[in-house]
Amino acid sequence: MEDVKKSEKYSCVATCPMRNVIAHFANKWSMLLLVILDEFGVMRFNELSRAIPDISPKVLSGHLKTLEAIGLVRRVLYAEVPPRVEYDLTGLGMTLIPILDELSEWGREHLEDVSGNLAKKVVD
Amino acid sequence: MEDVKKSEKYSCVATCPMRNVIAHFANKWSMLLLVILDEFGVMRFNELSRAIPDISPKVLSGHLKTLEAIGLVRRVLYAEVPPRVEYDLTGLGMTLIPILDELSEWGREHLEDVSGNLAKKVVD
DNA sequence: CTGGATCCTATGGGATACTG
DNA sequence: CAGTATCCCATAGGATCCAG
Repeated sequence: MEDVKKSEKYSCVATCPMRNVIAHFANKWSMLLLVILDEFGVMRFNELSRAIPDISPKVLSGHLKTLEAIGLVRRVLYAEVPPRVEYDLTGLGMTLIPILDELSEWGREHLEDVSGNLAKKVVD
Repeated sequence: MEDVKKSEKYSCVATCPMRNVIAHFANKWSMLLLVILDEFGVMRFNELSRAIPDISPKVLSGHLKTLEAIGLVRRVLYAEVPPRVEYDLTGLGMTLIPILDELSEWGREHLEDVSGNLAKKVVD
């Protein structure tokens, strides 16, 4: 840390794990979905819809699919009519929960309340 | 948790701390900026630019301003010619670092490497 | 009930040039 | 050096309707 010039240690483009996190979670719903699934356990599509009233079905579906692809969420389809689909966290998904809880708690302590409004301008 | 029907506990729109976190950090650069500032300490604008080569000056400036407004980053302007501005984490900013480090470490262990490519399609 | 298909827009972000 | 001004664009996300 001391024996190397800053400029030589710079550039974090490759092999920066935080970038992987950001690539997956810098979006409006992924982290929220995970904490909701943790809080309520097994949930059906419409239950998730009701739990997060301000997400559209298309976007909800898309995020669930992505989270399933990463291996954080499990999707179980029951061959019934009408169809029943249940979502819950995988083991891997659960390993993320403690961290998200810390994050959440940190936000509760240190961030102004946005009253659910997730649209937040950052630049401009 | 057991004595209340799910549907009655639903809806997390108001007073969900995770939403506050998302409102501030569901973007491409905020969390990365914080960990970089933690790693390198006091940094000037161009040092940050070089540390994150793929961020434009406008966007960098915007995020720094926002992070300063939240109280996570401190900006110190020195009345010199040419001007010198130094950025570093505030005490509050530092309280977030352990959590971000956990997140980062989690990503290193469990996420595929995106090789710095932060543009990640989630839906569609 | 689960979600796909469509259409649409807001905006986060990029590139570049320029200034005090 | 430290940004701002401009212009531009991709796309994440929203609304609605429809289908198996």
